[in-house]
Amino acid sequence: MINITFPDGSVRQYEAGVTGYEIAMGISPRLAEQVLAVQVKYPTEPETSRGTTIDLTRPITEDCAVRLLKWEDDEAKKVFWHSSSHLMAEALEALFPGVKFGIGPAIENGFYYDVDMNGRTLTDADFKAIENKMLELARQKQDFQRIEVSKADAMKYFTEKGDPYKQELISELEDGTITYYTNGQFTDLCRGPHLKNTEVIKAVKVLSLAGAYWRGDEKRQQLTRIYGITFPKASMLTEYLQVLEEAKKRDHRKIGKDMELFTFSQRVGAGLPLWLPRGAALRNTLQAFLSKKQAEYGYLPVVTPHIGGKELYVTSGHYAKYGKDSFQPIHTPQEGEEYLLKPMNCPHHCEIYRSAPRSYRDLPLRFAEFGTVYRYEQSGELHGLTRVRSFTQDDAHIFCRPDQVKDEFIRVMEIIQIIFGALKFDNFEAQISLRDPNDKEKYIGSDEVWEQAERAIIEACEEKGLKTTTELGEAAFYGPKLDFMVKDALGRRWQLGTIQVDYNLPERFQLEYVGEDNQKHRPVMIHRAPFGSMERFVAVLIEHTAGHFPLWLCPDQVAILPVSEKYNEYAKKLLRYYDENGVPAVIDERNEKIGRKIRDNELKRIPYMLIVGEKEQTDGTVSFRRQGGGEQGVLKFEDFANKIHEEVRNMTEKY
RNA sequence: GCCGGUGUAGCUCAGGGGUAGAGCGCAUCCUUGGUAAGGAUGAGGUCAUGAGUUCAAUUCCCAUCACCGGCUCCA
Repeated sequence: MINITFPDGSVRQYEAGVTGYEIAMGISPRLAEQVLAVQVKYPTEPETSRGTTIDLTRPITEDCAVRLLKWEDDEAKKVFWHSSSHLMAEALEALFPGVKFGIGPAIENGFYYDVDMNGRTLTDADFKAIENKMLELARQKQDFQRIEVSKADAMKYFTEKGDPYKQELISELEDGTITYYTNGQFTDLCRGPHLKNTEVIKAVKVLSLAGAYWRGDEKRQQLTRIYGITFPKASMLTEYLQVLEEAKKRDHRKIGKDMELFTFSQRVGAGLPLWLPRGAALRNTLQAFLSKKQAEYGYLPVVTPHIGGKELYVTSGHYAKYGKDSFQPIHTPQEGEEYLLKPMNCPHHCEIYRSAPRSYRDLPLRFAEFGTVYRYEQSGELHGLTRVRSFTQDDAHIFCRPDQVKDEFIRVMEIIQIIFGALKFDNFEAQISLRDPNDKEKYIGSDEVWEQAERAIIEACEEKGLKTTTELGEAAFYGPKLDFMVKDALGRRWQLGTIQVDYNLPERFQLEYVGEDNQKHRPVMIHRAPFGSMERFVAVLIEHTAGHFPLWLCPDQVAILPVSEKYNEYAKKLLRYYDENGVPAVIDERNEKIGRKIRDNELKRIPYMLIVGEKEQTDGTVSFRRQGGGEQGVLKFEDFANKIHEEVRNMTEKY
């Protein structure tokens, strides 16, 4: 007999070899229907471990804690989708004999399978057939059978089947650890775990196709990646597709067009955004807000050109590393000089540092610039405002003594927290990127210097109580960094703010300061950008707010709606007054009824609407409504301006 | 850059070998209104670009460009 502990702390005895399914059945048959997998945790496992998810049909032979996993548990969804990928593979094999398989994991939403279609091209016209076949096979109630095999047998099976990808995977596995899972006619090399049976898969959708390099290596075979998602209930699929549709409505590219914030032109070029007046207003407001904070934090604005001589980038090392993979040099017609579009502002700022001898008393020096940079991105990489070829960084470089790194780091984190706080970004992730300890060759700089910088970042995060994840091997080649990541409407993760410690450029540019000891010393450089870039930040801001910006950021804060044309003059007088008093307003003078004007302006996401008719004209007032909130009251038109000012102040000054 | 898809009016989209359509928007007129869609009339398109097949191409084929979903990349 063995002791099984349940999540509520209760302990029950079972025969050794009992399965998760039997345990569930013992509690209630209804539960057994809902349980998809089981999680076991042995007493020897550390406190922090969540245990291991296993098949419902695997025998449990020792004392352990058990969690029965239902659809609501993320681990169960993973199992469900992983099994669905096998089901899809089975369907593909039935429909397209000879297809070869790469890997087919579960992902955050659904699953994919990478396949070699053997020369055949798959298109979305094939989706329906795949879905139908999957449903047909699922209804056959196929059991997933786990089989342990020897390496030799596994190799033999996939050699005979003619699947080189599986052979490659097997060759890297250790004998004695290899398992198959079989469902119906399909057998796959797989560690599991899987569902007990395919019958719980009730709704199936093949979502999209993509090319994907075998093992993520662009030099190797490109496979066809088929994305899909499945659910235990048809209604869940409908709901999921609706959520996807809703998310598309928040897409910054769509809203940016709707709200006339930015556009692109084929003639200007791919990935080169054009900011329209409203977008430029929004962007300027953000920049003004940050500039003010930076002034408070001792930053010194500088301005540098958009190009720099080739030697500048040879010195910085960027030419050697990125020269060929970047926009190519610009040549002067007569002197044969070479210039590069600047891909970053740091080298220019280094030269500013060099423009005068520096004393330890001068440090830290913080040079700030909204610097527009140009980077060649592969054409397939461009994406709305989030991945572009020209963008403006809210850049600054801090030159400080080594002992000031941590303090400066903390001060930068404060600015980032102010920005994110003012904009109500609370669901960001902070990621510390450190060196790959097994591949130190990739990085510039000594061990000592790296360790010092990495420690400074980790300690600074601890002191500010920031929750972080740590990624080894994600550091830049010149130093460790802290990135702030935010998700867009479709759950794609984008890096926004960044702080990077750099020991490399000061070395390359031979930057110096005279210390207390009257000796020359090398400063440390910190790159930082709280927004990251104006483009990407605005994009993510749009998706977070669905275009309903906080009042202080709105390009148009107020729409003035005259009840009839008779009051257009009064409306225009208000418009002039608000213009002169810093309240951005627009007027709707169309020959339409007031109900119509309200409706149209509600849809434009303008926060306040002012209704003006005979009464208001006589009294010098406005009747105002809040977007989405209906009528609010009546105020003298001057008082309304004050109200807006106060509201804006409340939103920005506490930070 | 690679794989798959898309490109028709300002926007959303329908159509299809014989030189184009809807709704919304816009303009003009009627109406002059009180808190989420009043009515009528009208103007807008080299059907992304370039070659090809054809008596005839916006439609079919090819290439290019841009965009969309991924992969790889991201100083």
